[in-house]
Amino acid sequence: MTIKDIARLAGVSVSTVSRVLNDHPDVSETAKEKVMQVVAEYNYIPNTNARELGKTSTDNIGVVVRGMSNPFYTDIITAIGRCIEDAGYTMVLQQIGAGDDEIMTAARMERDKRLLGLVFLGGKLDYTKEQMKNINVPYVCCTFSNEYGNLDDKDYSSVCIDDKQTAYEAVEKLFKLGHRKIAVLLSTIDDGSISQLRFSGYERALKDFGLEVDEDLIIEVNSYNIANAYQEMKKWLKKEHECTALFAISDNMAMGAMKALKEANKKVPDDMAVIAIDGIEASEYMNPELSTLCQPMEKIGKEAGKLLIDIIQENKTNKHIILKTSLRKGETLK
Amino acid sequence: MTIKDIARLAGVSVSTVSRVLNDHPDVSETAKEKVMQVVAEYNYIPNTNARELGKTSTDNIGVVVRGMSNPFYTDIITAIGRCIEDAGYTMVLQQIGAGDDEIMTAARMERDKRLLGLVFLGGKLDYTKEQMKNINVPYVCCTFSNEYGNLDDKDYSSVCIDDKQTAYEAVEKLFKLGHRKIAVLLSTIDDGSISQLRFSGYERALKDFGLEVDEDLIIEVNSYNIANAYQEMKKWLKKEHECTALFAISDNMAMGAMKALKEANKKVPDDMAVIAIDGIEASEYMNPELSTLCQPMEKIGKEAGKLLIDIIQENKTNKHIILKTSLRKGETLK
DNA sequence: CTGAAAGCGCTAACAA
DNA sequence: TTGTTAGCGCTTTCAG
Repeated sequence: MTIKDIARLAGVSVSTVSRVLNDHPDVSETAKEKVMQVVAEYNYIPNTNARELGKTSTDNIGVVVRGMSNPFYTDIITAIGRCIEDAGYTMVLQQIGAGDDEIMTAARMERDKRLLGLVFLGGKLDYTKEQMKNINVPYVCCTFSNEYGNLDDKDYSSVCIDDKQTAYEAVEKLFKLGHRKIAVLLSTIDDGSISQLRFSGYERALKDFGLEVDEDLIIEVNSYNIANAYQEMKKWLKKEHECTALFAISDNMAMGAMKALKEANKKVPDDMAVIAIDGIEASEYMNPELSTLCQPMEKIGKEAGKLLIDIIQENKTNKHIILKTSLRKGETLK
Repeated sequence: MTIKDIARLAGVSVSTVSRVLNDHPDVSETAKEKVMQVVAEYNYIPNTNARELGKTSTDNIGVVVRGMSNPFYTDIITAIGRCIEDAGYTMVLQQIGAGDDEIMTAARMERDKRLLGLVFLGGKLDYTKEQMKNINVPYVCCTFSNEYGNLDDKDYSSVCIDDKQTAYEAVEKLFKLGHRKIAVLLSTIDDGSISQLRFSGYERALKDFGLEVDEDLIIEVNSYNIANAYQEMKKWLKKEHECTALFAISDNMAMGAMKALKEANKKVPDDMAVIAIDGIEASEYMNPELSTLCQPMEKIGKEAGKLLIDIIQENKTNKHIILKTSLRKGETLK
């Protein structure tokens, strides 16, 4: 069943069918009705590929999300989506798995969907100029920036929190509460990802407060996985450590850690205070409720969308927006 | 940059370029190298639409997942994916939001991607023959079946747990532990979804055990949302109810409920035992750890994949597989 | 092993 | 308001 068949069955030309299907104004009511009826009768569905191929222009904006099914991103995506639709554009969402390359995915989308712009959600921090040659439309990095890459600031946009600073504030919070032996739970110290960024905030804070960075208090998980965080924490707890507080670089990892703490009979926050960064919904339902520095999800999405649309529409220049986090008090601090 | 440009730059014909790009065997090493080099030099990326349009056959199997970023499905998807790839097919994954129509999405995919088969993950329970006329390839429903629709069993396949029976077992477990006043936390009693199915298991169990179905013990949330479950539970707890146990139809809802219980100073499991169904990772990290009847995620995915491939390859008939759940002991039972 | 050319199903000038 | 037709960028016969 192709557009030709529909045209024949409706007794009109393919262009008329195309016009009806695309809501063009210059079609008579009679023609429209006839076509619609045939379309309905035969359950005709136009072929997207052919459509996309034939088109000369679109109003598509792509969103590439790294990390399939990461509840962390849902609110951000929703906000971006609303922003894009409100401005009259269409959001083309693509979620990719841990193993996939977001740049190549985006590059392909850009060509296939004739994108006007792109937003990368949760990508890597080390994009290079070389890589980005594949992307020829404006793009904004959302929840991350190019900390470990070599892009020129003027060549891309970003919306994110200040990860180093936020980590610093988390540690500061613990310090002010009287903690002097503060452990850190992270993915990898120097993997060039958010983990490294947040760790460096931890390091700087300790130094500023006159504390030593104690290797025994660095718990490396080598993943952001909750189960792995639990296991590594469990392992770490087997040895005795002089330590009263834990800074987990993400809510998710904190959740794993808290289970390990519970099993080791360490009371939170009495035996061990815990603070994290992110503010995902699940951590709000922990017992005790996790104290964490929340990313302003909705605002991140909104700003990213707005920024990109500004650039697309008015040819504005790239910008780098840094948003503030807010402390969710929770019950893991003392 | 099109295939023509590459052909010209490499000094060969477009068909040779196409052959190289698609790993056809009948190309000389020299030609291959030349093409590859030009492709690399210009960062050429073939247009998917044109590709898909031109192709006469594919090895694509579609997977439509309802519920963006539902961590519940990740393991299932992984298992399906492995199954499909191992059999030499390609998985085409499409996640859709709550508002989208999975049948239309699938129908479009079927045509666009020339699918050989489809798996629906987490869809609705009321597909009709009329609707399914849009789907012309074999498909298997994963984690749900056609309980409230009118499909012929022989026209589709399914892999899921027995929701009624599982709910029955959950209640039975509570009953055997001595509970006689058992509340149920659900989405909507009769929304034609999993919630209704599980509720009917609850009802039947109560009847079998000689207990009354007490309207005061039915907590309707009208969504599967954790925050809403929390709120409704909170509301419900404001009134005094003679009740010692809660059956939540999903882990997620149980998590919301447990926070409400905690805030109402109801100790779990002493004041209120809790059991749920699903077995998602997060509920394992609750405190106390949620007792729940786990769906065999990986097995569900594996069976679904295997089933579909059997049908595609050997023209086998449709089948309906019912998998058993397993109790995760947890700490919310007493 | 290679190239020419005919589609794939649609959109979009251009003419009528 | 409508129809004709030339692409869109690729794959795939079919010759050579």
